Amino acid sequence: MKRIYLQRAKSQIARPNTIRDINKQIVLTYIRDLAPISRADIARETALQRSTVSAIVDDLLFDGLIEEIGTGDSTGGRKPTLLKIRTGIPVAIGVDMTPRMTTVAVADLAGRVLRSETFPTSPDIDLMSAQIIEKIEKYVLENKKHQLEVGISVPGVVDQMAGNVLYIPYFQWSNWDIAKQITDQTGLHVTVDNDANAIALAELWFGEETTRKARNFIAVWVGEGIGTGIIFEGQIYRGEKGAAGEFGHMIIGDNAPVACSCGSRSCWEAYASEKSVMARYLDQIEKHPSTNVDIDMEQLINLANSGDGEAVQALKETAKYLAIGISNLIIGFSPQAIVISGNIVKAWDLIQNEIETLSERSVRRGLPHPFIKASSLGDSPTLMGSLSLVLARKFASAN
Amino acid sequence: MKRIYLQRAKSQIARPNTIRDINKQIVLTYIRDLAPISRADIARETALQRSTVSAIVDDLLFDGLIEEIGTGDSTGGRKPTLLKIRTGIPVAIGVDMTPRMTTVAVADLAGRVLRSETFPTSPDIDLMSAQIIEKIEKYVLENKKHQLEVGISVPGVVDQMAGNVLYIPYFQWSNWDIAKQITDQTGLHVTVDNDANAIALAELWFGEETTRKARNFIAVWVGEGIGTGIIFEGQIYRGEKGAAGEFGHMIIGDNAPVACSCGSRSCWEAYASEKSVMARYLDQIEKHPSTNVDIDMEQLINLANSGDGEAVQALKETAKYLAIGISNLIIGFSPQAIVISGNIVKAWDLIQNEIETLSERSVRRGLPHPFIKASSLGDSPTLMGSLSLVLARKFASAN
DNA sequence: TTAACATTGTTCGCTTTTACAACAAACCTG
DNA sequence: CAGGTTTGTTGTAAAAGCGAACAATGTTAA
Repeated sequence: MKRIYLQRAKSQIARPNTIRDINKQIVLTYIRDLAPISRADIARETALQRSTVSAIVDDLLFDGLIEEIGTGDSTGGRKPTLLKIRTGIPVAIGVDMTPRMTTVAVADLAGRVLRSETFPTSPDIDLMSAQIIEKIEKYVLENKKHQLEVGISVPGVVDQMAGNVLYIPYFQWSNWDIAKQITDQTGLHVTVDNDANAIALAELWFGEETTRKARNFIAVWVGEGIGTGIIFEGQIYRGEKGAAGEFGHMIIGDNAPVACSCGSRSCWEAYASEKSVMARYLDQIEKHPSTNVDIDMEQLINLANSGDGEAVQALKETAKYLAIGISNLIIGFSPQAIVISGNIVKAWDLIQNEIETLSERSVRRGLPHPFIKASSLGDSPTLMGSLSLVLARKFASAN
Repeated sequence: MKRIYLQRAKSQIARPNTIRDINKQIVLTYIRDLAPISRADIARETALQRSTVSAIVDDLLFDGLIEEIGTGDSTGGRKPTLLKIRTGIPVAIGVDMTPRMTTVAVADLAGRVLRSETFPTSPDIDLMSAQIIEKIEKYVLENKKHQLEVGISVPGVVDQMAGNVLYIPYFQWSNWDIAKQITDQTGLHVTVDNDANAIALAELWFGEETTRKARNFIAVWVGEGIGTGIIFEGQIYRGEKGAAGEFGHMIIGDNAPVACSCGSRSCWEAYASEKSVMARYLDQIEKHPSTNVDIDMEQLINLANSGDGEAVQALKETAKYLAIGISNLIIGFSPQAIVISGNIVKAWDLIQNEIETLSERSVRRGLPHPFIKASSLGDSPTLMGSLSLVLARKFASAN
């Protein structure tokens, strides 16, 4: 009944079923965005025929990607049957590895986390692999009948196509074949990506409406370093071998307060990452001996938010340099939005002004001003990112 | 016989004829790249069926986009009928406006210039419009029976979608509606774009093989200023309102030798454009009073190429900063290639080393090194660009 | 209460397009 | 010159969307 053309084209040839693949995608996106929505409404929105929409909806129901949720209000005729993305059923396992903590979570098609577990990240590469696989296997056992897939976000360089982690600077791991290990042990499909890319994808799937609707935007992830994820025409732009998005190492001067992870004092990362905030703060309190010396980033932000002068100063100074990088990105890309995430956005009120004022310069006469905003993804954007990796694939390969 | 679905979808819905549109595109591209090529070869390359290729080829022959050029050698059976892009017939009028000179040329589908005329660019906006339209009308009269289109490359900011020139810094022209004027006068379709974008497109269509086959690359145009054209997935990336590609105004420091066209001394353009070369040269000869003072960029390059120390020094110093910007682009995009054009590449031997050495830093461990090369487009890459604008459209809208 | 109208979702015949298979044309080789 | 090969064409089946007709299910006004 369902015919599949196996022959693989070298270029991306359109087959008779390509047309359905494309439209299925579009219908699914409308259901995601406008749920609850009826078949007739989808037809109006997409300019597809009602009959065509019905056929596609049948497919999607059969695939278990969407569900009917009763009827809506009549507008003078038969009541519409409302559709939405199928929720409550575990489909995605997200692995979110950060330098300190690692989280493994299960979520449904709407990205709602159903269960999750967190444990300290270990510098022992084999132990980490084992722990991750153990949690995954547990979830697999609990949800045997569901078609689970795994998404992993790591703080490092990833060859997304080959599914290989090339390098993790924080632990200096090279060629970590975690994807292969998981697949070998559990048989599940695994998607790995860099944390900044994962965050960008999470913003596209779970961010604010203006971000979700944007075709082109950049996610800036401020942590120990600075990562950038580029969304171009609604897709992650990875460049050759997935090496794109390392704008953190963009040269913006030559006298940064700390050295970058690459050793240079010229990189944006050296001017505007959390490390640079800390360096500026410590430099300040050396001049004005004060109480606290041994604090971490979160504490510094709390200090700043409660009015500590040195902390505020350090953040504002950093914001200036953050703005320079953002300004460069805006002028080069003219994106619809720049979304910033990381601890630093907890002090958004303190830094927003600096950032917006300084990036004004990059907006050319008569041209549109992109939204510059703090992420709305909460405390673990990378976890949402790891889940998005799976959802993006599930929704894309509704083959 | 040929059914056209007029109804316009809000999103990009696939219709039954969408499939043909896509495949037509692909076949056309193969003919362009591998000409002369037979139907059977195309079928093998694309994994389309021979019968399908035949049908598409008939379409393309009917549209006048390709032509048969006799038969090729047999390999043990019937001789193949060879196909190639139809040449010798004027289809594109390119208008290449630079600060000093403007060229209007007619070319065929292969981008071969059949006739061209050059005249000095005037700061009088109305005179320019009139002169351009006059030349175009002449070509139209000479080629009444052919379906001509116009492509324009201008040194400024363009809203490509609206077909409006927003701003030309060199003459401080705002909202120059040259496209509308041409269309009103001649009825021809007009595509306008920024010079850097035009160059990028020209590299994609007429550049070296490695560039043409690259999906992602960046063209860097060094002139009075610096422009960048971004090719993402085989298409010009324009960003919001066509404002992307202004990496020339990327901040890379704070002590440039000249002010940027935007007034800042922090922009890449202020560090690495022709203006900065001249400034460095003049600064040099002030210290060591020498013969020539009143020279232009071309003369300076000639001096350098014949061994003049100060000129060489000015170029090498500039190359260092050119490399910083290129390095930033590589680290952010991980493109397959960076192609540099402008007068400065005439001294390629002098600057290549500086550029390659310094941009090494941007290549991360184990990642691919992009080609960094001088443009192979000759003296008027922008003219080729203006023609490419038309050809890209012609080949894309083989509706 | 009932008849007229409105909206939703489905069914069916038509068109476009590709795949596949068979075939004719043209050519090579022993 | 007979058999094998390659090329290009023709004819049929399957996939998918369109458009019109229709059934199901509402609302509304007489």
